[in-house]
Amino acid sequence: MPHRTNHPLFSPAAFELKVIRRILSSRVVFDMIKGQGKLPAMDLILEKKSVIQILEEIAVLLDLAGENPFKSRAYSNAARVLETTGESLEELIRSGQLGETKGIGKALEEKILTLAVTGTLEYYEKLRGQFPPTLFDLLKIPNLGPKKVKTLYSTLGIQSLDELEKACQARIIRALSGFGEKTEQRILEGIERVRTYAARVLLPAAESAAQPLFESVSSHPATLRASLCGSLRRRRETIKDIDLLASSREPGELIEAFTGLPQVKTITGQGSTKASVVLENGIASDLRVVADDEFPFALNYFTGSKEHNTLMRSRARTFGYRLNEYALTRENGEILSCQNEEAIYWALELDYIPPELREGLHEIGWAMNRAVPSLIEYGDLKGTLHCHTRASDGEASLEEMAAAAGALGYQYLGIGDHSKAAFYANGLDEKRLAQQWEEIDRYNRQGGPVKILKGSEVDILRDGELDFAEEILLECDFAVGSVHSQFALSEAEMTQRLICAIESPGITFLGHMTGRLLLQREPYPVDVAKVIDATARNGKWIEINSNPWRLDLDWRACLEARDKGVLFCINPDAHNTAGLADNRYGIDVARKAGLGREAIANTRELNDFCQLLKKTRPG
DNA sequence: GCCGTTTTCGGCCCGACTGTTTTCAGTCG
Ligand SMILES: Nc1nc2c(ncn2[C@H]2C[C@H](O)[C@@H](COP(=O)(O)OP(=O)(O)OP(=O)(O)O)O2)c(=O)[nH]1
Ligand SMILES: [Mg+2]
Ligand SMILES: [Mg+2]
Ligand SMILES: [Zn+2]
Repeated sequence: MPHRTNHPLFSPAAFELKVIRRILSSRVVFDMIKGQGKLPAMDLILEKKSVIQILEEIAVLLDLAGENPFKSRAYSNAARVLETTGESLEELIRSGQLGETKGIGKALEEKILTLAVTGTLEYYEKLRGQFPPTLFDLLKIPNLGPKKVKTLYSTLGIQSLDELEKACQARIIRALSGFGEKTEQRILEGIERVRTYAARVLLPAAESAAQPLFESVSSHPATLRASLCGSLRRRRETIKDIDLLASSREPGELIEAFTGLPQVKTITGQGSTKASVVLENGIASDLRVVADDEFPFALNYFTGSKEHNTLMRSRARTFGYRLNEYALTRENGEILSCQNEEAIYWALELDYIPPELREGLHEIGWAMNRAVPSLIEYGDLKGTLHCHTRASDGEASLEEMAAAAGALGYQYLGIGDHSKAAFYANGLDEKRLAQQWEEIDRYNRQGGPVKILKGSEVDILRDGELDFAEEILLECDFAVGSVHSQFALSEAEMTQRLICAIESPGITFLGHMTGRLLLQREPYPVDVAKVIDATARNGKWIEINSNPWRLDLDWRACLEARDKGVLFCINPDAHNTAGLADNRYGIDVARKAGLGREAIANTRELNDFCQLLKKTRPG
């Protein structure tokens, strides 16, 4: 166990009695402390991410063990709640909020606490001992759930994909009760799929694959209405499959046409109301078909999320109703007719909830209290910052970028090329930056479609110092501080590094605050809540980086930052003219975070925007 | 394991498709 005698959280002086009692209530920690006879120096051994992972793992292990599914759900739910909480685990524990959090009761509070402080949990270790970790790979195979995996393991000792594949080929799976010849075949196909294709794709990739499918379905003569649903309609950052809904008088005909589309490689399921396929590009797609008067209910169901649906259906129950994808029904069988989705929410005494907010987080509470935020819309942006040109690693000239921004209807465009430390990106030194300013001055004097604002994406060095002197940054209209190297710091170091940067007078906001690359690279360890607090204290902004690989700051964290009075700025981080259009994904993020026009700085007209920029500077 | 406009026990969303089944469990949406 690492020793850190002067850690602020665990130095005895800083300990509130309440906190000590909370920690002592944990059995393992209690024994440990008793054994030492005094309060030991402690640090949180597990970071939040690891605790979340373990909770999710416990949920799966409980399923495998055949435990009460609601218990498993409680663990999944707790993991989800922790994940969407912006506050650090340390702060949750210190403030005593952990046990107060909805979905975390006495038992889970104690388990989380024990995990965080000791790095281990007997309950977890015992469960884990029952099943080899490779069983988790088997669960990724379509149509293989906990029951079947457990059977395979306990009767045949099958632990891995390879072993399962061999067993299928040897035709010994079919001997098990509940398994047969077709199951063997399906498993083999499933293994192939898991090995070949990614489980999720980025939003834009799903969007472009969805477009032609949607066209085909909606233009089919048997189709009355059609919509994209699921995570695509909710504008999630990554997508598992393309969910399509249609209404029709001839569902069979439409489903047949869908499965026969040229993009379809394999049909993984087909019935009288829906079909599932895998496309040539490896992306899966589900089509659901209902009668036209059922369309609003089906749209609501198929848009989800699952968690939102569960909450909606529970709420319907409290009115004595039953809600499914076909109708809203009273106990006596009477049907409450709804012409559109809005009417469903109203029937449940809720305000309408836009799809982006339907994640089963706070939205039902907001809708009950008439407090659903009004969201920023596509077209609300009046300009944008943080764009690159050929001067560093961009592909377009200043003029080309400006023309493209003008074509989007923008009034201003902020150039933030890399600084000299980013040598791999041809970062600008002081001299080249000055040359770029001259070029910008010339452009602005001549007058183009947009006003170009002078900026820099200045590297944040290891210690939080910046790659340009403060005077230079203050001469810019804005400055983005970004981490592009030295990712492998501790959470405390990285947090301090970012706070140091955001406290610099010249910095406007941090670029892509957590450094994640979706489906590719985890964020570097950083206490986002602390950085956001520092951002608020210093009157700075938060960047919503619209690059689809980044979408950073994440919408969940933006949602948490909503009440802290911080302004956001949606920027494309564009490296070519086409990249400017990525701001639409940044707007998706803002909408998912419940942000309105007023919270986004670059919804302001040029003059107001420049005034706001000045306010991020001292004096 | 959580939780309370039915409150501290007894619920926890509801339905489609598949394969193996002789009436339904498992998985998925
Ligand atoms: N009522 C109910 N609806 C569900 C359940 N599972 C899924 N749905 C609905 C809501 C989902 O948004 C919709 C599509 O399911 P998907 O599995 O495709 O999930 P979704 O699109 O939300 O996310 P993903 O595909 O993973 O990116 O079906 C469930 O267990 N109960
Ligand atoms: Mg989906
Ligand atoms: Mg789906
Ligand atoms: Zn960058």
